Amino acid sequence: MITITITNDFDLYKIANCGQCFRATMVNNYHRFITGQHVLYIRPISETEYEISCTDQEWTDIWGPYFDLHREYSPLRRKRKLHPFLKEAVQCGAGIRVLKQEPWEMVLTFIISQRKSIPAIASAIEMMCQRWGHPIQTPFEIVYTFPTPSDLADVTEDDLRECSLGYRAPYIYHAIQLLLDRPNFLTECTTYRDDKLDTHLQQIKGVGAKVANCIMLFAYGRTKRVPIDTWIEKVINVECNGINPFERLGNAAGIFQQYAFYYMIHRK
DNA sequence: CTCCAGGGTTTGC
DNA sequence: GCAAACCATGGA
Repeated sequence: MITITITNDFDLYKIANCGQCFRATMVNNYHRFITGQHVLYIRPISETEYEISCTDQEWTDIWGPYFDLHREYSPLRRKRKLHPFLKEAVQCGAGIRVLKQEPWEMVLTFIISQRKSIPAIASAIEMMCQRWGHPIQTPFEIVYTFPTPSDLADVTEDDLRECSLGYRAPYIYHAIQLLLDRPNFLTECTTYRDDKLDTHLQQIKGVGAKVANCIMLFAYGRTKRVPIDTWIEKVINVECNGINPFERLGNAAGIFQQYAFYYMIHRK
């Protein structure tokens, strides 16, 4: 274990529980995050100091980008002329970071997410990881990687249904076959403009406007994008009188969306 | 038992 | 083009 200093916005509970990642959890009083082949255990030891389980190198190369640490969030939070509801949301959600996660994981995760509760999403993903991912031995436990398209090459729709995927099983199956057929599908589009990337991603069955926006925001760093789910719908229609408060926010829109989502599911 | 969950696709007008 | 119907499953 080594110690690092983070002076940016950085609240591990909020990062792990704002509906953007579904495999983060607490283990032995550490927050645990997984990305690709990497597992991180991390806990705060002071206002700005954190104990981490990885090397300095891995922190810089993998986890810094993952936690979007190059970006300053506090100037965004102090942005003027915010809608009153967003001011409340920011106050509540300060410390959130929009993670940069694996595109393939985001594709499957948010196809699965449709009409499922957050615990149900996490449960289905964990079943897939334990069944088709690869084990990693850590000091505390065995963690399973998120299965790649190759890991899933021989999986049938019926196999998928056993992970509580229901009617989404054909969507997942199609996405697997698409990636096996076109392995570059999720890398060839990294330089596309937002609207073109949107169209590109919606070629995947089960990926519509909302899921495509989630993939763009959470995997490709497209922070102009605002996924509109049932909660953000309520923000617009109930809290903001039908006027979308995010559209005016440019590159910060997606980040404010995340503050709003966290506020909606945590208040009361 | 009923209702709903970070929606998308298909169908009917 | 648009709204409604339909989709599996788990949890409250």
